[in-house]
Amino acid sequence: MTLPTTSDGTLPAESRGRGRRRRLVWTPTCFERNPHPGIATSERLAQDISIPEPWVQICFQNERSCQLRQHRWESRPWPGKHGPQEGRQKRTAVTGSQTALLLRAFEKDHFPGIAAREELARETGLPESRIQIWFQNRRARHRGQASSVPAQAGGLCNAAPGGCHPAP
DNA sequence: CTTCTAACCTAATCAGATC
DNA sequence: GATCTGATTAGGTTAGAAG
Repeated sequence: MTLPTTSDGTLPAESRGRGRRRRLVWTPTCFERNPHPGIATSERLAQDISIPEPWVQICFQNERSCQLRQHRWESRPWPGKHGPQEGRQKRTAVTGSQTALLLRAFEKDHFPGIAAREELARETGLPESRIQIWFQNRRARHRGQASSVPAQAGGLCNAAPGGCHPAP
């Protein structure tokens, strides 16, 4: 497995457009023997290839998705989660002041882009990946409650087959 | 323009902390 | 034990880079 790079060779810094992280190019793959790496493995991998740990998680997420789909097409059983599970990420204790900050940001924008998340990470002292999880959980639990959810965020409800790999 | 896939999303679920 | 909430997963969409 090798280092991810952007097309121009620079590390992804700022998002563009709606605020996504700059795309990396993974070569060739980060999917190793264990499709469900624990936090320890993720961190070690991240360190080995000098990238943030959340990117490793995203890479594995996508890879699992693709592999699973392929297994379905080929009518092969997907091994799934077998064997001893590695430890999870330790539960982050979010303090009252951090929650207040996040809540204020959530009221302003339910879908903060990478720039906003990084700013929040700086302000709260929490990792950007935890901020993202916080917003995900917040949206999930306050959907319906909040009357004015911005109509946005990747048209989710229009489920359609598709995705990474085409049928074999 | 088309294809590929990293980045992102939801929904469901698991699990630690607190009461 | 119930509740709250952070973490993880499966499975989907979006958008940027490469061909």
